[in-house]
Amino acid sequence: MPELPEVEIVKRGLERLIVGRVISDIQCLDSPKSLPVRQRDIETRVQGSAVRSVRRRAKLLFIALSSGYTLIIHLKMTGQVVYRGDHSFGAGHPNDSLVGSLPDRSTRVIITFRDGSRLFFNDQRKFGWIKLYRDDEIAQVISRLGPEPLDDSLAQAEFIARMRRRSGTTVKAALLDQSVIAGVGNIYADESLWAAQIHPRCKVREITDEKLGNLLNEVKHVLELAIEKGGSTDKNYVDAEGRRGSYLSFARVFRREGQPCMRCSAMIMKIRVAGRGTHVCPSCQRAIG
DNA sequence: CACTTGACCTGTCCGC
DNA sequence: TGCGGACAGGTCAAGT
Repeated sequence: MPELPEVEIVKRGLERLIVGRVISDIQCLDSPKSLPVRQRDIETRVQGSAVRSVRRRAKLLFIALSSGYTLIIHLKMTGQVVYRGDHSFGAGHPNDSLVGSLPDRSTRVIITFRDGSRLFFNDQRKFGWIKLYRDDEIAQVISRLGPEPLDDSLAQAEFIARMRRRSGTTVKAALLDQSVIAGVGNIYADESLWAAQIHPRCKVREITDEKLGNLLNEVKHVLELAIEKGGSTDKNYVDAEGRRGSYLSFARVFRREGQPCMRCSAMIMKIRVAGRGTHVCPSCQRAIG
């Protein structure tokens, strides 16, 4: 579930909470996937190094260390990265928090800082991961990603050209393709397509340049609104302090099947497109763009 | 090659 | 109440 807005919120929180702190220990509690076997010596490589910066690219989180290494985190569907300072263990966390005392049974990795505060990586479904890379390996990791949708330097023409590379597939599959545009997932794909009045099953080749250009604008608007609302929390997602996001109460199609369309009052339907549950207004999102 | 489907996991919900 | 199965969705390997 964490898509671009959720990862961006976590990044902003971590930037404020952990930059400058020195790592004293990193523990992997379970799941070799969270810390791959080839990185068994990860502890010696991060111990004693300071957090230099926290960045985001697509749905990836980068924690750059003073040692010349960077921890890269992917939250996949149910990942959480939650920081707890000295005085917030156990009960007594903020009342809008979704997580209780930590570690809990979904905790996979604990990073302890020299000042005693800790960073918890939780992941109920174990799809997410944390890996340590040398700084000079990072370019390779992100080499296949498309442009950031919120980057002002992304021209409409480039977005259209990239979408056209997937002209034979559905517009929803193209939007979800991280090499076309980076950071859009299932929730914001549905929301953006509703806003642009494009049916998710529409083939890219059937859509005019004008409609595709408009789609990029709607992707930007949706992502910006989602960031403003702290992201979407369905079951698991929380920010770096354990707080939920509120975007879903502003969503216009996602999880609104059976309810009236906010634009034309027709009933929102749930269908399957690109192998995903997909929410659409069959009346005002026409099949042909 | 272009595109689609299944696997990876676990918690939850629904029907019998 | 218990149990099997479907479902949730990001990504990549495998299949068509």
